[in-house]
Amino acid sequence: MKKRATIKDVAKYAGVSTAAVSYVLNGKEYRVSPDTAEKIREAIRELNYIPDYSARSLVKNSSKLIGVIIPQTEDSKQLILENPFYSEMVSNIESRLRESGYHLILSGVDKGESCLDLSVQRNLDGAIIMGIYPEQFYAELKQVEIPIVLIDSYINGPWFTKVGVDDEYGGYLATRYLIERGHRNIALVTGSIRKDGVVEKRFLGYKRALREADIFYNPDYVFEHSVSYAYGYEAGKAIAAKHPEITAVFATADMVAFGVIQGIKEAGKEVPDDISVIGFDDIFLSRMFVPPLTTVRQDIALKGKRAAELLLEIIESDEPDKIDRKEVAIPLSIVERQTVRPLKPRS
Amino acid sequence: MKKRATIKDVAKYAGVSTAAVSYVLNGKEYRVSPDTAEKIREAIRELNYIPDYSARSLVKNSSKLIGVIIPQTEDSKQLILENPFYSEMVSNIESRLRESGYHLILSGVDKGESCLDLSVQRNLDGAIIMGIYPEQFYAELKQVEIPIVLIDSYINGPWFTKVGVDDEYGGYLATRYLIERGHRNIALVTGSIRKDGVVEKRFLGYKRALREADIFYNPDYVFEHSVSYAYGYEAGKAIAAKHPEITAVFATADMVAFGVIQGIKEAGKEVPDDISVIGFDDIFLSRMFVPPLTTVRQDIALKGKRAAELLLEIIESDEPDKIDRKEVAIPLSIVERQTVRPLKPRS
DNA sequence: ACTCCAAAGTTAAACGTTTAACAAACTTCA
DNA sequence: TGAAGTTTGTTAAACGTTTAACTTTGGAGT
Repeated sequence: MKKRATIKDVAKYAGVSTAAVSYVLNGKEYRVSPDTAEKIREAIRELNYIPDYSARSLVKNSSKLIGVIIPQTEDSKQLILENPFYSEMVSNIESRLRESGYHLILSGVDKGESCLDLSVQRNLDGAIIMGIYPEQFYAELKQVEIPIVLIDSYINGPWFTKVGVDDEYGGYLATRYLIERGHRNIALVTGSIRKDGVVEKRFLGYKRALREADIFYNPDYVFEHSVSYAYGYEAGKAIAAKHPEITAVFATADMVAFGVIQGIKEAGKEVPDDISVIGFDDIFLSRMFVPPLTTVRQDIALKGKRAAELLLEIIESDEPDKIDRKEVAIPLSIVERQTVRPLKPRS
Repeated sequence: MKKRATIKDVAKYAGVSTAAVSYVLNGKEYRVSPDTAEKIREAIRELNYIPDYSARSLVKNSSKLIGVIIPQTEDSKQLILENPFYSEMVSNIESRLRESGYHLILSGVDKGESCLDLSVQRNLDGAIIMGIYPEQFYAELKQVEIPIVLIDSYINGPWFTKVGVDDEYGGYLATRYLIERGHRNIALVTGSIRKDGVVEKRFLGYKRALREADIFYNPDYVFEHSVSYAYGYEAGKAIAAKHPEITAVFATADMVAFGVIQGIKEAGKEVPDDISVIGFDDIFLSRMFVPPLTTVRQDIALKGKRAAELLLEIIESDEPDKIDRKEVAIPLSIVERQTVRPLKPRS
C-alpha cells in the first residue's frame, strides 16, 4: 500500500500550487477560478486525499479536539463511566460535538494531576469537565487558556461556563415531597459531602426542607460515604435493621437509591410499604427498575447537549475571551413512580 | 498570560541547541553530558515546558492517539454508550491506554462512513472497534494501515486481531441450562440477527441446544428486533400475553432481559414463577436487578483490558506488520441467580 | 607525533499544512 | 491611453518537533 497523499501530491496532480489546493480545502474558493477549483476537487477525489489535522493544528493553532474529563474511582483508576448518568452525558456530548466537526478525547485525570498537560500537549480547542476535583485542580485549570465548561461544579468565579441544576432546590424538593406525604424521620444517603460539590448542595436543601417543617435535623440520619450501588446497599440494610423509626430515605443519586432499596429488602422490609425511597437524576434505568423509582428528574441528555453547545459557542466566536461565562441550570422536577407512599396516619 | 514555551525557548534558556533538548526529552541522554542534561531539565521545569504532540506526530508519524469506535443508535446519532456493557468496556480500555501514555478518541461512525477519515486525519496509532458494521465498513477498514482490534465481531480474515467470547457456545449454554430445568418452549428475544454479528452466533447456539434435546425449532418463538430495554419490554408482554405455552426465554443481552421481565410483569405474570428468563453479558446491573438476573457471564472489564493490551502489543512491537493477528476468547460461565426456576413436573 | 575513536554538541532538513505578501494578467472607465 | 481595480495565481515563511549528518574537542593507543 502506498503512502498517503499529501497536499503536495494533490497540487502536482492538478498542476497548481499547494496554496490553491489549501484554498479550496478551506472554502476560500473566491481565491481560485471555478475551473481550477473543479480540477483540484477532482485531484482530491482521485488521490483519496485527507488532510492531516496535526499539521493543520500546528499552523492554525486549533486542533478540532475537545477534552472530556470525567472522574475516576478512588481505588482503581477506572472512569466512573459505568454510572449511566455519566455515559448518557458523554454520549450526547459526543454526538453534538461530532456534528460540528470536533473529535473528543475522553480521559480521566490522575490523582494530583491537572489536565493542563493534556490540554497543551494536544492543543485542545476546549474542554468539558464533569464532576468535582481537588481545589488544586481548579487553580491549575485557570492557567489553561482554552474555553472550559464545567458540569456539576460550584467553583465560583468568572473563569468558567457552568452547566448544572439547582441542587439545593432539588434536595429541598425531594425532602419536601417526602414530608408532604407525612414522613418525618427521613434519612439522607449520599456520596461524600465535599465542598462545592453537588451533594453538599443537595444536603443543604434537605436541611432546609426539614427546618421549614420544624423537623429536628438528626445527624444520625445522614449516611455519607460514596455514590455507588454498593454503599447504598449497606446503608439500606443499616437503616432497615437499626432504625425502625425511619420511614423514608432520600438518596442523592438514583444509583445509590437502587442500592438502598435492595438493602432494605435484604433486611426484610418492603419498599415502599415499610420505607419510601426517592432518588435523584432519573437515569434511564430508574424507569425500568422494579419498582420504578420515584426521583428528582433532570434531563441528562439535554445537560450534555447544552454543555457541548455552550462550549462551541465560545470556541467559534471571534473573540472567545470577550464572551461572558454563563451559568445555565437545567430544570428539575419530581417524577412520581412507585417507591414513595404516603405514611399511614397512626391508628 | 504569556504564550506557551516551545522547545526553542527551552534551548535558549539552557544555552544549548534544540537538538540537545529533544534528546533529553526522548530519553537519549547518552547524546548529552550529565551537566547539560541537568541544565536542560532545569530549563524545562522553569519554563513549564510541555511538548506539542501535533508537531511530534508530524515528524514521528505517531500520534499516541487511539481511536475507539462504538456503535450508535440507528435513529438518533447517539452512541449506545448508555448500555453499561459498552461503558464498562470503554472505561477499562481508557484506563489501560492512559497507563501507557496514549489518549483515546471516542467516536461513533456515521451511517455509510468508514473510520478511515478519522484514522488518517488524526494519524491514529491504532483503533479498537466494538460491535458490528455494514460489510462495506470492513472493506475500507482493510485499507487503514494501522493496527486494529475488533471486539465482538466475526469478520474473518487475517487482517484484524479479535477479542470476543464464544457466542455460539454461550447461546448453547444458556439454552441448555433452561432445557435441563425442564423447559421446552423457549423463546429467544434478541437484537437483529446480522451476518457475522454476535447475536447470529448466539442464535445458532440456541438452535443447537434445541436440536440436541430433540425440541422442534419454532420460528414463532424468536423475537428479533433491537437490543434495547424497550424492545425487550414489548417482547416480554407479547410472550406473556399471547404465548401461554412458553415457560422460558433466553434474552441475548441483559439489557433486553430486563425489559422482558418488566414486560412479563406488566402482562400479569411472574418471573420466575410463571416464566423463567436468562440473559447474556452479566453487566454489573444484573446483580442488582430485582430479582437478580440469571445470566451468561463474560468478564467485561477483562475484555476491555485485553483488547487494549493486544493493541499495545502490536503498536509497540518493532515490526507491527509481522505480528500475527490473534483471536482471543474471554471465558463464559453461567451465573445462577433468581430469574430461572425449574419447571414443575405436571401433576 | 600520529591515527583513531568516543563524547558532546550543533546544523539544517523534514514532516504537512496555512496564509501573508507578492505578481501577472485582465477589466473598467474617465 | 493609462490609472486603478479585480481576478487568479504563486512563493515562501511559519508552526514545533525530530534526527541524520556533521563538527569540534580531547584522549588513548601505538
